[in-house]
Amino acid sequence: METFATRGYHNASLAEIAERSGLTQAGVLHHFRSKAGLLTGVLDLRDQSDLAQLGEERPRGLAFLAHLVDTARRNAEREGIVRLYAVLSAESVTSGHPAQEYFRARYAGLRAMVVEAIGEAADAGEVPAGLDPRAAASAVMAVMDGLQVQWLLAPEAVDMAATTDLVIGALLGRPVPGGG
Amino acid sequence: METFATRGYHNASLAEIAERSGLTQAGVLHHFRSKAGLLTGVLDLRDQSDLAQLGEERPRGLAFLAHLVDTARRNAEREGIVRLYAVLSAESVTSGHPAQEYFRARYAGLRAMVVEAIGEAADAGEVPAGLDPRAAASAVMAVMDGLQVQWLLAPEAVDMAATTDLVIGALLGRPVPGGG
DNA sequence: GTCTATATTTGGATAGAC
DNA sequence: GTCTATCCAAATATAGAC
Repeated sequence: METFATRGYHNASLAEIAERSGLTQAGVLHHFRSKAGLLTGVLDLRDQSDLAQLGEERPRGLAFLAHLVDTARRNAEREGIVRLYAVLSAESVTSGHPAQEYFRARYAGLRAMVVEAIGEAADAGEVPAGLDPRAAASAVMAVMDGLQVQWLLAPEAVDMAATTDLVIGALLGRPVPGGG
Repeated sequence: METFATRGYHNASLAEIAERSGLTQAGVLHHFRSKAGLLTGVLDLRDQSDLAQLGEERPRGLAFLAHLVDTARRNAEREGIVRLYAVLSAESVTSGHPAQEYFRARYAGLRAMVVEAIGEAADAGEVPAGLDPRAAASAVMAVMDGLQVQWLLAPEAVDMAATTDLVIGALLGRPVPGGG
């Protein structure tokens, strides 16, 4: 994980991964049939410990959106994870990238969850009437992703949690804090 | 540009770039002292034809934010450019990446421009009183960047211009279209 | 300014011993 | 399950002819 996060997929070498694992390069390839297989293994492992694992027991409605802000807050303490996903998700759009299908599915699944949560909030009358749930869902996800890149390049210039909260609040028509 | 956009920096090869340029690999390196030099050359060239070139003659206040929406709209017709920046900006956060300083400066400059535009709009009374200009600026940039990755992976699932407009409008307190 | 030729390094992957 | 040894391909970069 750390090597893919720090180097990206293509610039990561099995030699470095092996060294950090206390193995030889051949030893690593005994457990994964290829470098691409290792990457998907890393991504599958990661999946077991975060958002995608929420599944059917996720918070509902506004609580889910609040959970996204919490995730952004926790992410500020987990630079490695943030870097891994920020680098690999963008790299995955290059031709023939082994994680392309993974991220396509991840975004589709995540978008569906956010759309559903917004729909739940709308049913409870907590969302402006004309809001397009799909556009809003894409927007929330995009803000979180985009903030990560900015934050990785200049951590002191960006507050991921506060900014995510600002956008979600604005989309929901929440009055600006301290403002009119 | 096309090769770096399609492959990313590390996975792009001078051989491919040379072939697409009608040169040999040595011929390419006659004009650029290294692969890294070629990348910065591409980025500098690109800069002459878009946002960063706006400089002091940019639109002011809300007109600048409207210009960002226009940029998102035009980007939907320029997949190559979108891919180039989406891939390289994220890749640039990896250690030792040759475009890291370029993107750090680009984001800082862009953020300053958006902050200024929001300040102008605020002076004109067109912005909610409590809005944090720096957070809002980061948010707008982040939305645009994040949407690009989603759009590259699933173009039919994302409307970059409409979603950018949605977020800007929400931050400015504009009523939702068709809504209450 | 472009080429051929080549140096040099590094990459992923495989075979087979232990 | 881990190793050594090796293969083969590809990479960037340089030297020097034309």
